[in-house]
Amino acid sequence: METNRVVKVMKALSNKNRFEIFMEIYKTNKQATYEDEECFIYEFMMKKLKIGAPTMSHHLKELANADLIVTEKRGKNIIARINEETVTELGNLLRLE
Amino acid sequence: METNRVVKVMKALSNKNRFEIFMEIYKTNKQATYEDEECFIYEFMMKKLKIGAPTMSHHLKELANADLIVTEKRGKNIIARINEETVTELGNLLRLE
DNA sequence: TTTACGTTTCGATAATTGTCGAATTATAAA
DNA sequence: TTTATAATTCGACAATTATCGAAACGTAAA
Repeated sequence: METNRVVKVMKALSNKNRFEIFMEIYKTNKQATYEDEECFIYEFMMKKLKIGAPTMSHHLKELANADLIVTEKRGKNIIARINEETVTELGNLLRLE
Repeated sequence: METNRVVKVMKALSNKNRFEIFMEIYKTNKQATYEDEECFIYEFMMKKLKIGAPTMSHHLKELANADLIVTEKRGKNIIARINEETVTELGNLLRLE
């Protein structure tokens, strides 16, 4: 993975709220979609984190922009899933042979 | 690894110059010290990165503070080595089973 | 014990980033 | 087709961070 890309991914995970969003997405779905909990992501923000909808939107965009997650609009809601490829790539990089 | 700690590590690696310093330390020594190239770290900065000594000092402190490297004063110079433990821990975390 | 050099600290500044409220867009339900 | 709700965009602001020059510090060599 090229330097600029690694740094971008690290930056995406270097904010606590964003990291928690990422982990929540991971916990709630392992490569699957939210299915019956489609609204989840934004609900999560309202409950656990103290951030508003615009901030949430911003964070999701950053995570998606770093290819850490993939988002999709389903009806009025957003569903998200982890992009395992990026996570694996990053994991390999840290396994500094 | 606890959330605040992960985020701190990510933050330490989320700046390009700092990441390159980290990688250079890794490349030049794998758990060993700089030995005959003790001045290396700061020389590296002068050559490859376009940053001054104060900035370099700051970056090294951040990396050390995140437990990603260990620094040691040897004479007038600073030697650094990777803290494999942290790197491994982070690698494991990304291996989101 | 001076001097020279590598490193750090300090204070300042510019750039980046996290956050918000208000307005806008998109979609689904009434 | 109006209305309600979910999400995004926009503009602004506060907080954080990367960087520097100048000054201070520590150590080794002269």
